[in-house]
Amino acid sequence: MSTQKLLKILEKTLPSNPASLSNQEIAENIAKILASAGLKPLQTMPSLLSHLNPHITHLVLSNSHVPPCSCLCFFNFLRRNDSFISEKPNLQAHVTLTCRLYGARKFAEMKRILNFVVTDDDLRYPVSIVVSLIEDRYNDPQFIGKLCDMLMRVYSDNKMFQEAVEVFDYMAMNRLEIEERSCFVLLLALKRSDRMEQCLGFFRRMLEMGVEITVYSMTSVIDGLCKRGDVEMGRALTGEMINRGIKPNVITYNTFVNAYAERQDSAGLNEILSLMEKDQVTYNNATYTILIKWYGSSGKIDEAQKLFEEMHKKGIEADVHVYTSIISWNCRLGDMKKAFALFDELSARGLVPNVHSYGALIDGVCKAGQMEIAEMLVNEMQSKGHDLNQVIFNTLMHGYCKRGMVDEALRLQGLMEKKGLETDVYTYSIIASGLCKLNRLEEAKKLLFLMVERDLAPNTVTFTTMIDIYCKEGNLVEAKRVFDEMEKKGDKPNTITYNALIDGYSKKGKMKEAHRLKEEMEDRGITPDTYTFTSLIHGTSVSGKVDEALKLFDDMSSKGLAPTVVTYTAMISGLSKEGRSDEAFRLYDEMIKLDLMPDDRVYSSLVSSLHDTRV
DNA sequence: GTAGGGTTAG
Repeated sequence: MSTQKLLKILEKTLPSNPASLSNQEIAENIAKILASAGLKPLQTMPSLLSHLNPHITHLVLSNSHVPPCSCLCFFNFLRRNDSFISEKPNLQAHVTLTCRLYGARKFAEMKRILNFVVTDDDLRYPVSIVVSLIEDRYNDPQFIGKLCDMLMRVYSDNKMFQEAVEVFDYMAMNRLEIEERSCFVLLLALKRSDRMEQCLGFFRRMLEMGVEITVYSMTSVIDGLCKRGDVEMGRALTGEMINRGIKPNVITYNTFVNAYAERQDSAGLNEILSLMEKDQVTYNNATYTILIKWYGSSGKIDEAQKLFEEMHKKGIEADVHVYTSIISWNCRLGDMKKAFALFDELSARGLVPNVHSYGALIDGVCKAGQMEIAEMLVNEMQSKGHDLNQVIFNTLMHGYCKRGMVDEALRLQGLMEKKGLETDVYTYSIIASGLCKLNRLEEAKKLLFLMVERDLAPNTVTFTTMIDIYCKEGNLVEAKRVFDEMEKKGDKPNTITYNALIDGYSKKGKMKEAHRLKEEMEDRGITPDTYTFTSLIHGTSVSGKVDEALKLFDDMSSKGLAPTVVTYTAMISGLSKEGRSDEAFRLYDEMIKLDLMPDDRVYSSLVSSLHDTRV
């Protein structure tokens, strides 16, 4: 456009007496400027907009001579420049623009504008107002449909679930066609926010209203139920949906396989697998990933490996998830050589290892105490473009703590914070227990207090670590107090939590209380393990009640729990103290046969037992 | 648009 022409418009826009211009005229002028020269003139001469009011804004935005893109620029400008332009776009302006964008099929932008509508404090109106304002002005059912769909998405994204449901209700009431895809977003958001009751309720409403359900919605709801532990309800829902003609697919089945694996229900798991076979649903990568974990977590690495090979034979190419899973389980079960071989194989097959794959391997070498190799892997990972994240940092810190190098872990924590990565519950628990192991109890406590100060919620692991610290200090009163606090907060104690307390009481010789705790945990369905028995045996044995300790020792074996070096040591030292040297030596032979390495304490006990008998 | 992979306590 020529400068002259533009000046002409500007003259009109800025008359000697602006008040003499009508809204209509001002809007026309702004529109002309926008259409011909864009935003620039308005930006450089904000006085052009000095008479702006909501009506003018609406007129400009709805002017069909102004292309939607220019409308958007204008709108963004008004939103941004609220310092010198008092006219911020109101609800109407948002709606008008939304409509223009719809016409131009600019859906992403449309969604962004609607996001302002539902999140801006100045714009928050009840759903009914928003929708009816739109409907009053634009009576295009297709547009209304699209808009409702987007509103449901935007409300769901912002966790404004009540509002999202209101949009649904509005659509139902006005007999607008409701697509499953719109509802799906809300179902997922509810599931992900742990609102399964609402999720299920909404799914029921969808069915009631005749929304055409597909396997997608069905599977999401089922997954939510399974994750909440309601596998049976999930199965029932599947049955109901089959009756309605919706068939579960491999993902639905995987959801159940995963749920049964998680609750260690092999009968349920096998039942699902045979249903899959009956339905001729073939396993995919996810199925194998879950099954590898299933076998791995029960120590059956050979079975896991067999499955992994089976999938190749069946012509299913393992993806990076499957590789990471099998690498991880080889690491956890101690076969680092195999883990590294698989890691090489992964790359050789043209797959790209990611942070998870490196994470599995790094954890493996960390647990084996090979921190030098861990550092090398980290370097390699970084050179491939994957930066360290929270999990990798935590893994490394755990590795260093395991080797007693807490100060190195603390250095990493500092580095982590400097990199802008958040230290989480894992970080604090790892370092606190590392400090605890070195008897740096004050520091460990301080760290956990700091964690709470930083508004990180302690979990069962954190509480257990705290209990352990107090027990090691001999402060059973505080230990018990933390235990009670944990229960009050709704965090369930587990075997390890009880063990920490029982060990605390046992070491103080308070065996009555220690035994009471063992009974309590059993009553609650929390199974005592080797550690529980070892603590009790130690306490009982050193307090001179060796026969009682021997009874516990037998109890333990009859429960299938293998005594450790520590258990034998406790037993042997108890027997030795009583001068029962024959029995002590018998246990010594037994532990040697079991390939358990006796430490110095065992020998000194045995020696002293001989000494005692001679006296 | 639904499922699956790496980190914590003795």
